[in-house]
Amino acid sequence: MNPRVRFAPSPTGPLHIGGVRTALYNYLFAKKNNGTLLLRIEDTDQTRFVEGAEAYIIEAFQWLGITFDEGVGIGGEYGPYRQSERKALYKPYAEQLVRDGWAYYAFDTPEELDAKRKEAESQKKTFQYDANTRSEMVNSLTLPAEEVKRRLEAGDHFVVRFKYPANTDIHVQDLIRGEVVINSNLLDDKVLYKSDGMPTYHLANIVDDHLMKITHVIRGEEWLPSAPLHVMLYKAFGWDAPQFAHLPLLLKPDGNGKLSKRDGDRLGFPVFPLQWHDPKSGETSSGYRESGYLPEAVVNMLVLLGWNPGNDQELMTMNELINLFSIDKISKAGAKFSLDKAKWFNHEYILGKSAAELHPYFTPALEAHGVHCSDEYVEKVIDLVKDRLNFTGDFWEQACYFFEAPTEYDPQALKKRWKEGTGEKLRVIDQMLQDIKPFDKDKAHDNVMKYIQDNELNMGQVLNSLRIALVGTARGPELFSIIELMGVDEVHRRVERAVEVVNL
RNA sequence: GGCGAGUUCGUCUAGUCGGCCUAGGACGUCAGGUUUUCAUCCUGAAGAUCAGGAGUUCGAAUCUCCUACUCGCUACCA
Repeated sequence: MNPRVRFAPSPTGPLHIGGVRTALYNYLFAKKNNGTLLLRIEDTDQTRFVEGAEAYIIEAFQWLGITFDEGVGIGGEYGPYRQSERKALYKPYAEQLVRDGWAYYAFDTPEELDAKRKEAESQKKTFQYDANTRSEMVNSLTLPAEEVKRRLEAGDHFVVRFKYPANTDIHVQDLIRGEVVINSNLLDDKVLYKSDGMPTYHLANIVDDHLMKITHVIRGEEWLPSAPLHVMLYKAFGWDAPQFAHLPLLLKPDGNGKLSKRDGDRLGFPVFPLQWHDPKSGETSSGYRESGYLPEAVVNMLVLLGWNPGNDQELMTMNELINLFSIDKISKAGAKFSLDKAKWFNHEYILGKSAAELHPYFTPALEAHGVHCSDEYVEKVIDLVKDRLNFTGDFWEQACYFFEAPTEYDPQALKKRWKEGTGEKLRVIDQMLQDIKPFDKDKAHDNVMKYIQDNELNMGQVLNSLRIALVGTARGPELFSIIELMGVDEVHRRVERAVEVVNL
């Protein structure tokens, strides 16, 4: 049977990069095994719904090249794929569990529960709604049947809680961690169905995974503690449970905590795939796309945080990843995100792209500076500067002088490279360049070298002063390539201006 | 507090059933080389007594036990 997996985010904000990795692993697993990946939106918490989050999630995956076979925005025969639209479907399942003795109605108010917890806390204990305490609470196990019926009919607020069997070892088979065992006495009676008529994650998740015929649940480690509940729910319903794989967490670069939105702001790297404007707070969080990352680089960087192909290969295309992916190569320990490594991946992917492929990434910067040059010229510039780029946003800084003459000259460079008589020498060289018709890069190089040698000049001084005149700084690609691309007319203008301005 | 999971260079990791590990690779760092310059690139180096301890064994990063630390969960959130 071909596997069916899902990615099931909650639309409570932008998609966290850890969630992206979870989705990526699901995607690779599905593709590798000829399976199906579906996107389900788990919006059962009406209070945390955030406008635009769902559209953001879909756009982010589009950008990353992670595609879904079924789900929100695509459709499929197991829809709807938004849990809020499946609301009516869950209640009968909750009732079924109550009928079968696997769950019960509880009428305790949040205030009462709070008071219980506070009371326990004051005695340095913790209150847990479980096999020991449920007999003292207000629920269908303690109330007479008529009273329960009366309350339900009167429309009293209630929740449905799972009723763990007493003192039972629950075994969870995890594809990554092996067998995890926990005794039911330690677990509390989780709410399955809320008083607002919505299921909690636990109920909705199990019901939907079953109805959608999910075969493998690949999700974050933060779900491991509730896996026993899920296993028990499958048992209670009499359904076959899917296989579980709990992924290691993505950790912050410093310290050991879970990577959070705040860490990104604090350490200067994105935690989200795309930029996000929070509609409520008005805050903006940076995204990988807007920070100049290539989606292939983000995917490649992310996939290696917790998985490896079993050899030394680090640069892999999506197709290679699909071929190489396997759950048993996923590591158990959390991985720290590294900005340096992310930067390196991006650099590698920029290097691997042609000028024509890179061009669209730089169009916004060119337009912002009012540049109108031929595609051919721009792409020649790209070829010359692309190995100096870590992010697509570095382009303008590295290439601006190809489009605009420098208006200022780096004082440090001038101090070192611009001496008495430099202007005159540059004028001589400029004239030599003008005289080469048609212009020939190699010839220009040879002539200038000859001039330097014949006059016993310092090569570094001469060439760097020319560079400063053309570029504005003592940096950049090979000088004669710059001259060739820029054209001797432009060289002439820049030399004249530099000689004038600097000699003042 | 309770429960669960994790623990190999600064970081990501290799290390399938104990011997080929005097622990390999990558990023980063440092040093050389290339470059008229900067960046790239190339070469090399430093860097983990495999969390600690005890045991099993001829032999353990790899098996067992104990300890420590870290993280996660502990909501009518997911």
